[in-house]
Order: sequence, then C-alpha cells, then structure tokens
Amino acid sequence: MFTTKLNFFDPYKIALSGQAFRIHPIDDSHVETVAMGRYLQIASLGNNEFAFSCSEDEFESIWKDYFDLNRDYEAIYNTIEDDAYLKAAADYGYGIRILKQDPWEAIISYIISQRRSIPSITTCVDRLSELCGTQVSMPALGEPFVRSLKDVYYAFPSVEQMSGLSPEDLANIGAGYRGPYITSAVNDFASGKLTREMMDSADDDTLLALLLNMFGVGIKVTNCVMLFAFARTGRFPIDVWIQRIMDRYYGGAFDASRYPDTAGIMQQFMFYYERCEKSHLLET
DNA sequence: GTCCAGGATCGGG
DNA sequence: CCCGATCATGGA
Repeated sequence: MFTTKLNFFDPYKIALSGQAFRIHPIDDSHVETVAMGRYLQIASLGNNEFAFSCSEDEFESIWKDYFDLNRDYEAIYNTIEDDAYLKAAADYGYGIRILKQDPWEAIISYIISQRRSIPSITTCVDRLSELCGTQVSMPALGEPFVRSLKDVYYAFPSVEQMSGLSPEDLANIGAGYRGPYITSAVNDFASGKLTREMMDSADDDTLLALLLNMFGVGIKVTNCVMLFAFARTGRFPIDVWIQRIMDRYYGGAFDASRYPDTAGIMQQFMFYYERCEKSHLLET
C-alpha cells in the first residue's frame, strides 16, 4: 500500500467519466481498475489523501503517469473564462484527469465503442479480456481497502494473444459488425505495419493520419485514442453527446481552438457534465 | 417490443 | 465532396 496526498484528483468521477471501460466505483470511497496488466484499488481517505493498493515504486513508475498526476489541472481549470456552460461543467467535473491508457487497449476498446452504450462496451471488453487475456494477480486488500467486485480479473489481451482470434470468437464476445475492424487492427500491429514506437514518436498530424488510415477507425475513434492514450490533450472528440451539447449551448459548434492544448480536457468536463448531471436531473 | 448507443464505411448523386 | 442507408448487439 502507498498513501499520498493529491490535488485535483477524484477517482470516482474518473471512473464515471467514460474514458476507460475497466475502471469502476466499488462504493463512495473506493474505485478499482484493471489496467497496464494489473489490478489497482484506490481508497479515498478524505482531506485529499488517497491509498493505492500498490507499492510506492509501482505508483511512481506506472500510476502517476497513468492518472496524469504531473499535469497542473488547477491551472487549466483557471483558464476558463467567459463561458458559463463550460465553467459549470468544469466545476462539476472538478477532479477529473485524462488517463494515459495503453494504446493497444484504447484502439480496440474505441473500435468496439462505436454505436454502443458505455455499459455495453464494458461487457464486450470484459468478455474479450476473459477470452484471451492473462489473469492478473491480486494485491492484499486489507484496510483501508474493500473486497473487489469480482474474484478474478484478466488483463486486456496483447496483440499476440488476440492474433489467434477467429471471426467466431469475435462474434461470441459480441463485437458485432466491428469484428473485421478488430482483425484488421491485429494484423496491422502483428505484421509490423504499425508499431507503438512509430505512434509514440509521431507528431499530432502524423499520429492522426496513422490512426485514420486503419480500417474501421474514423475521426472520432482517432481523437479518443489520441486523447486518452497518447496525452494529445488538444484533441476534441465529437460524439453524439458532445454534438448535442454544441447544438444546445454553442450554436452547433464549439470553438476548440480557444484551448489549443487543453480542448480535450474541456471536452471531458462537458461530456461528464452532460451524461451524469443532466441525465440525473431528467430522471427526477 | 422499441429505441438508442463515446461511428465508420460504402455507394450513389 | 456530401449524403443516406446500413452495419450487430446489449441495455434501458
């Protein structure tokens, strides 16, 4: 276990923000995730203190970067001016950070995501992991942690682990018509046509082109992968929710160029605000 | 049963 | 270049 104090960090909101599909609240003060081939539980201790179910070394080498804890979100939050809607959204989403997910997992997850709800995406990604991912080891979960939601978890499968999947396998996990897209992505990386290294070293325009060129990957998935896996925080993914926000509050289009380096962070505030706050109001 | 979901592709105009 | 039809399935 490792305990630390963190500003602008709310794991519960991050879990509900829909940018990753394998992070879930357990209760009001505990969140768990399977990412980077590991299980992690975070306990909120109050007063901006958090306990991580890992060693300090693992926190420093993996989770600090994964949760983007080196970026000054307070300063970014303070750049919002003259935009009542965005201000309200950022206030509501105070504590959300942009995750730096594994690129391969993000590419496949967001290919799966198209034309589906978040719970449905979660189901499909879990089935895929259970089908061919490696079982992860569980840390000790004594105080201040709680029992995990499930007893056994599987890491998101590697390119190699997915290279043996048949069309029937993909149908069985519920990939639907996206099966061939997944197969094509596996082939791109298994053949070396695409590599993690060429994506890491690419500038925004080059990375955009590499992703857009993949079969079944359009501009929306491309922007999500750039934002949620490559920390390209200037990208502004537009899905049906964001389009609805732009129609209602921005006359049809949000000027993302107002935030050249942080538009993606603003987008996440807007997305979370619309999905969580507004839908809640409509139900009551 | 009905409707919609963190869209992309394809063919036709 | 732009537009509409279509794609397979889970969850509400």
